[in-house]
Amino acid sequence: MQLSKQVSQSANIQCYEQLRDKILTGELAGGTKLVEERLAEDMGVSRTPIRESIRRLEQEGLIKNKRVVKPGDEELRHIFEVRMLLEGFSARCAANYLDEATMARLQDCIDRAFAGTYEETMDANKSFHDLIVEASRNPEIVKIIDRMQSIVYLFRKAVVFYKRPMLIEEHQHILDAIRARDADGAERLMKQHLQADLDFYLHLPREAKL
Amino acid sequence: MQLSKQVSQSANIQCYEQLRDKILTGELAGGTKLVEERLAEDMGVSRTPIRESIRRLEQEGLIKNKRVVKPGDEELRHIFEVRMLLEGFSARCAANYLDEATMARLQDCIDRAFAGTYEETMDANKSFHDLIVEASRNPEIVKIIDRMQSIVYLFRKAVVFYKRPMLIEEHQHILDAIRARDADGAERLMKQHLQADLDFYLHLPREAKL
DNA sequence: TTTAATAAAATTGTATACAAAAATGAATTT
DNA sequence: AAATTCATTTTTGTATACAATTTTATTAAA
Repeated sequence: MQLSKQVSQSANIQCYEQLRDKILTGELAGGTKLVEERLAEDMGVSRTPIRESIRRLEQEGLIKNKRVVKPGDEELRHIFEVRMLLEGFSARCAANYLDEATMARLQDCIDRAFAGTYEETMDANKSFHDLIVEASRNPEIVKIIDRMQSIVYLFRKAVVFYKRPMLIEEHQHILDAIRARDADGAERLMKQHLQADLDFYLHLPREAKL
Repeated sequence: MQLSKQVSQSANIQCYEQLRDKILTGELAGGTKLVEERLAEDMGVSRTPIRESIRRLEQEGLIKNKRVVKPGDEELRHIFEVRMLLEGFSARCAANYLDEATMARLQDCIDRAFAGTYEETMDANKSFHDLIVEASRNPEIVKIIDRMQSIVYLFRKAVVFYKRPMLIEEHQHILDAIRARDADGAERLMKQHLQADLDFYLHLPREAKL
């Protein structure tokens, strides 16, 4: 039995994560043209794992024909339309099926979001949504939401940083509806919540976006 | 997505299409383990374009850790849950916004499905759904549906081949609701239609599936 | 100055070689 | 026989070389 943790995963995955993070943190600004050879040199690997990373990030919508995507308002609107449908449905499922233990974990996300630092709040909010999506018990839905996660992350950062009012309270309302087994309410509140998120972001001054 | 498209330029895309078609036609049966080198030799290319094709087909759910996926009933149920949400929404949008010209094209799909051969009917039915999905005017939704297309194709083949009753009539009902600008009706009918498709398939004898 | 044509450079696509890892199978022990 | 070890083979991951293509720069013509 081996006790040592695998420190170095495959170059492939390392490149993917590194590249993704560079985009998410803004180190690679929107519009930047990605050149495989250059990235390979930067990360000390060959072009092969870089290519696969780029392909994957293209799938996720973070790269579009070799350029870092800076999602515009239109694209965000489209993504949120999908989120409202899928996460709304998931909230409904949660109200119908969710066990007490998971509800407690949802409450914990809310509490941590209230109490924590900026990063902790972002984390807790993400976990809240993830738990509800998983409540759909539909791996296809989980996969789709997961693919959009990178772009949503960029978005969430701005929304938390500029402290949208009532964000965490809305999470509480959703959980309350789930606890009350109010499926219609849970779905409606989740959709409203996402709509409010989007509206808040869209009204941010241009320089605050992404 | 259609089988045996016109010959494409890059080996990459050619491999992808060839491989996908081999899976869809059953030439590569579900469960088959795909070995890059062997496929490369078969298709007369190197492993490089093969790898990229496999990665893409993994994204589409047609390959899962190097094996051809034979989607089971559970997976189909999950996919149809997503389709009901997204295509239901699209039908709603169509009822709200769709122009006369596109409605005429939808009618044409229905007429062609009634009159045509087995292949023509499949094509027409696919076009009907595609047109409605596009009516959502949401590229994200189009992309998601498109990714699931390969698996849905396998499915559709069985449903048309075993002549599900009322299938085309249901398309007509949906179009009627769209024409009447009845958004709720259009969404409801679309969801029912997809549910009926799924139910029909799930009740097929085992040897008829896929 | 603008446009067209084309050469040069940069970049991506593909093939191939080699290394790492995983799977297979035979020999050994229990 | 079942499990364990270890060597062998197969398969995948990565690097590198080269070909094809695209982009950019340059020059010549309008």
